[in-house]
Parts: sequence; structure tokens; C-alpha cells
Amino acid sequence: MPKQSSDLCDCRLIHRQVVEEAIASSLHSDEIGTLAQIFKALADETRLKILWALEKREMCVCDLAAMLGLTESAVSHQLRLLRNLQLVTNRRDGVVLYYRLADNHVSQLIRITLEHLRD
Amino acid sequence: MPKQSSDLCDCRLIHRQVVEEAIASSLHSDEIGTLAQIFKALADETRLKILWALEKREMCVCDLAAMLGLTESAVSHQLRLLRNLQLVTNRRDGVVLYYRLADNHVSQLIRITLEHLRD
DNA sequence: TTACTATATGAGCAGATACTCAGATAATGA
DNA sequence: TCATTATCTGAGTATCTGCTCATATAGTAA
Repeated sequence: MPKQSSDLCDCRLIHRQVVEEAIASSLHSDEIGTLAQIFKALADETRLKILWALEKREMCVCDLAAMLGLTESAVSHQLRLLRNLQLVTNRRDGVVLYYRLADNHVSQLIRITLEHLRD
Repeated sequence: MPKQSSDLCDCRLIHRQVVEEAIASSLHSDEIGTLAQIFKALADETRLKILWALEKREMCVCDLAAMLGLTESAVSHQLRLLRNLQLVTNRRDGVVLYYRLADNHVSQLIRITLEHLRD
């Protein structure tokens, strides 16, 4: 008989308290969801390049597209995603929209992760 | 005639130097790739729950499966991914493998991101 | 060895996602 | 007003991903 996910393995009986405590101290599901969304935003090379560039200076959509070698449409789609998560904001100057990082948390995350992979 | 990605928009002419500098100061492609992989590892609710639990104590596969309400197979697949990225390691005690975080960078990343979304 | 338990792994599938394309929208200036 | 430029957006599509299922592997104890 194949093991179902609802079955308990023997070690579960021994570790029952460990599991109970782990469940009790886990993050709330809405926190987990938002957390995952932010990491998803960083989990793509195009968006990482955009964020890393904006960390140095504000840039408009067409500059970013030129930098990345992608269509302005592709960049705009990604910027919308980053905007919705409030990772970037923009200011308008005539027809041109200049994007910048919303705060310094993102660059902090990228720096720490770079440090991690250089160890 | 629709605009092609190879065309330059007018603002590109003005901002040419901005784009050149952005390209010059961008991360190397292998760094970007590894960076994205690490954020991908964190960009999933199941893996976040696993990492958050392991941040508190080492746990075996079947404990994690019980905690998450998933099959041990599903957990094992995710642990392999985390192992390959050296985010977790394990020790064997008889037939049981106890997993733990490889270092404290991961919990640092999660904490900073939590801080960000609580602002 | 054989039986049993814990974990790992490959195949396959349903759902997510990152791009392109075509067309819409918004600010500017003639 | 109309044309132009910069950006946005919806639809479509190829690729990626996280799960399940079946099976393989590794350690333990009889």
C-alpha cells in the first residue's frame, strides 16, 4: 500500500511535539504570501538588472529597454509588477516617466545576497 | 511602421550616456544568474515555510512534510533544490536525515524583507 | 539475506510566467 | 484640432515550475 500524505511515519510519532511547535511558530499565511511575492519580484534576471540600475540613478522606460536589449513593452510589463509591489515609483517630466527605487530595502536585499554567494 | 526593439527612441539620444553607464556598472551575467537563483529559492511559499522552520531547529523530512501537509516526496524535491544552492545542509542519524540552514544569510534575508513589508 | 523505514529521484501534468505583437492612452507642440 | 512621442495594456504563446505517482536507494534490525 503506497504511503499517503495523511499517514504519519513512525518518526512523526517521536517528533510530534517538534511538528506542533513548528506549526505554532510559523508565519501567518498572508505574511508568507507577501514575502513570497517580494522574493518572486527579485527572482528574475530582467527585474534584478532593472532594480540594480535604478539603485544608482533614476531611468526612463526607453533607457531601461536600451540597456537590457528588450522591447519597451517588456520593460513596461516588469515595471508594472515592481510598481504594484511598491518596490519602484516614478515621476513624470513631460511625456517621460522616470523610475526609481521606492526605498533602500531592495538594494539592501541584493547586497546581502551578493555577500552570501561570495562567501 | 511599428517600433522595433532595435530602434532608438528620441530620449535614447539624449540619455545615451546614462544607458552606457548603466550597462558598464551592471552586475556580471553569472552573478545575476546566481542571484536570481537564490531569490527563486525564496520565491515559493513552501520553501519559505521550510526555511523559516529550519531557522528555529533542525527537522527531518517527514516532520517537515507533516508540518506542511505535503507528501514527503514534495518536500524532498524542495530540499534538493535548497541543498543544491547550499542554503541548507543535513546530518544523518541512522535512517533519519536532519536538515538545517547552512548559514544565517537566509534568515537575515527573510527578516529584512518582513521588516520592509511591515513599513 | 530479508523486511522495514526514511529519503531520493524520474516522468508527467496542470498552472504560472516572461516575452512579443497589436493596439490604446497620455502629454506635447504645431 | 491633429500628429508625434513615450508609455501602458490585453491577448497569445513557449517555457518553466511545483506537485503527484511510481519506483529506486540507503540504513537498520531480525
